[in-house]
Amino acid sequence: MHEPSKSLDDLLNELNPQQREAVTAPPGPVLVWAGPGSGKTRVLTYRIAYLVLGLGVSPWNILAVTFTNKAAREMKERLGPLLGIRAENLTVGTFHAFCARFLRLEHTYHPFGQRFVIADTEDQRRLLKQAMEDVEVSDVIYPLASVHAAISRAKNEGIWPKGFPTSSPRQRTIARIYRRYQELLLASKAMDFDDLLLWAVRILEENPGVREKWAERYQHILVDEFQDTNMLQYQLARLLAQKHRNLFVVGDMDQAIYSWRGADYRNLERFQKDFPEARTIPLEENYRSTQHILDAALGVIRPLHRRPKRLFTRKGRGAKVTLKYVNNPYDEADFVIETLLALTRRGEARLGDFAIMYRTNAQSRVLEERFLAHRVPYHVVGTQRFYGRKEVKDLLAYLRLAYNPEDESSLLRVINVPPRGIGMKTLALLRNLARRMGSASGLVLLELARKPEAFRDGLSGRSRRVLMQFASLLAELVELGATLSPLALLDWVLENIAYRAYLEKESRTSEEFTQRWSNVEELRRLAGDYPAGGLEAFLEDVALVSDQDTLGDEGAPTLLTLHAAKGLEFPIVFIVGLVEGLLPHSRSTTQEQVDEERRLFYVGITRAKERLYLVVPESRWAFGEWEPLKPSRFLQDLPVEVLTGDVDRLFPQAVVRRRQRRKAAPMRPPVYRKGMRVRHPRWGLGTVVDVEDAGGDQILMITFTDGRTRPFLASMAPLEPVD
DNA sequence: GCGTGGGAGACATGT
DNA sequence: TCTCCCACGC
Repeated sequence: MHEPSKSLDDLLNELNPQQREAVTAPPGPVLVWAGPGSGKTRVLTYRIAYLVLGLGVSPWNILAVTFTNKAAREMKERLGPLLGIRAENLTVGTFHAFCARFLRLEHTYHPFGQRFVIADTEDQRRLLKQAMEDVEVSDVIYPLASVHAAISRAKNEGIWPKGFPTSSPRQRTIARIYRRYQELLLASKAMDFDDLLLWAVRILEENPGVREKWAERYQHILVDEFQDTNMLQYQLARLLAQKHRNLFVVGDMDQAIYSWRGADYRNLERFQKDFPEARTIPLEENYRSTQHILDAALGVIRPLHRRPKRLFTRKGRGAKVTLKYVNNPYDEADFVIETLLALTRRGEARLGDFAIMYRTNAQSRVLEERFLAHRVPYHVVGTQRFYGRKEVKDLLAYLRLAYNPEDESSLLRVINVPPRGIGMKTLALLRNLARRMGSASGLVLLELARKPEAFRDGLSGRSRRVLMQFASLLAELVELGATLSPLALLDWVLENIAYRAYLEKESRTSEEFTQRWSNVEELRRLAGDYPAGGLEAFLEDVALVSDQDTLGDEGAPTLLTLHAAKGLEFPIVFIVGLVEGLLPHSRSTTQEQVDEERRLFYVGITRAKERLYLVVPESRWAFGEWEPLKPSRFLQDLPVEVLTGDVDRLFPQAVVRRRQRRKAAPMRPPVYRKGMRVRHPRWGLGTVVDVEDAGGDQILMITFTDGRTRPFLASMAPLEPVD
């Protein structure tokens, strides 16, 4: 237990004028435009410290929403020394984690009960598949992924099954699947990621008493990565902040890279409309990168802007950005590894200083292969690497069943793992029984364990015997789950299902077994962090882990996707696979999607502090032949003067001369001014009545022919000037 | 009635 | 490379 070590004045003196303005802004809505590396986290942290130490706000009344659990943990750690013991009363977490907690506390307002589980992607797919079978829709005509996307999109827009559009046959079909999917989730006492938000918002909207209670609790709300919030997340923040109006949001539209997951840039417009008195503060000094890196980044997003984004650094020009052409992904990996080894040998860097970023997870394979071949350690960021393993999922399914035996997904997953003679036939028997009793399979089994004689008619012979065996295991599991710590429970499971022997038998090689068993040990280590009674917390944390939460191993190079790199920084960054088809990805076809890919590149570049390497493979082995690749179009927008390496490959001399005359890629016109006439695809003709500059962008107020005035962000809104 | 093995297809990003 | 599905054998 420590007391604050710094005074408030000490803290404020550590800030630049823009940061200080944001941190000390009077209560009320605040919008901070934070360029990359501009000290955003520091501003959020110090803002909280300022609220507590400067304005006397109780930490109990503060809610800070971060993008990942890791960010939440770091924020709390940073606030510890500033606020002392009081930091523990803060609420810091992701939207999803907050909603899960909210929904457990307010369980009387929804039908899932207090002990609902969170459906992971696999559960969702499984239930969706079941739903499609139930309503007799073929997954050939309606691919699972597209149905899933449609339902998720609807949920993120706040649309329930009964509000789902029905104007086309396709929509009517998806509406039926959606309805059935929700029924199956409810029957499993499971919520998917979107449901957490959907239900939280619904409860707050429909119950003034609940809303009042929570709004009174959270008098100050701070939201990080505001550009990547979806509509429901914004609604949640708005509902909680409506009363006290102390909503402090931080974001950077140039780092908006999650629209495919429902993130909605219009939240900015919604914010401006709902909180017209909001103060806007840009953070323009970059403390992370050298000028060359920053110029490369600014060049890449220049075409997205009407006027240059302002970002500067005092770190000096630094090394030029290295552009490297290689034959193929193998040479690419070797280039990365050889460069990184050379720098480490010369003592210019340590292995932990490097990050290698790519567009798709599949690209990590060749890299890993070469790292292994060179015997260089590395670390891959991503939940699937660990939480996607069969052994981890199996064991977690047992723990989930202990917590909630109604969890059908988990039951189906482990009822025959290890094999205990329960196949399709026996399973169908059990599920029919459950359907007839209007109960979950797990509950039927518990009943069977308690009163075997009650099932004399429905079950017999072999099926009865094997189900009885599993039922008594389940009964014991549920009983122990209530008292044991997650680790003790996990060990009980391992012991009782002889999982080690099973894994040994399943593994084809002893190396494979060693690897898989080490995953089990890792899971034990994670479970060990939770006390008796901590099963709920453990399962919830595991369900909501983000890729970044799997960061670690600071002594080795980090391999990660560009998406996972958001919010991180590394002294030396390699971005590989900079070719058409990968970046922008071939599936990104519309202008908006390509713009998002461009921002993704920008995010990657701005992670680098000292050095940046951009690597272009010229071919790859695909579908049984070598496929020639074209350099990413985004490379064309790099300022030639910040580049070194294979620059002549990218810019033949003629182009260089032309570029030098022109200096840089053109920006996307126009710059908006008051009085300009514009057209919007939805609202029609309008007039710009107000323009506010915001971090290289413009916030426009536009009055349309319907007489309404609406706010827009110039770079994001689909506006067209009209002569 | 259940387990296993082989073949086919898939791979965007992720809470 | 991994996963899913189907067919076949015990």
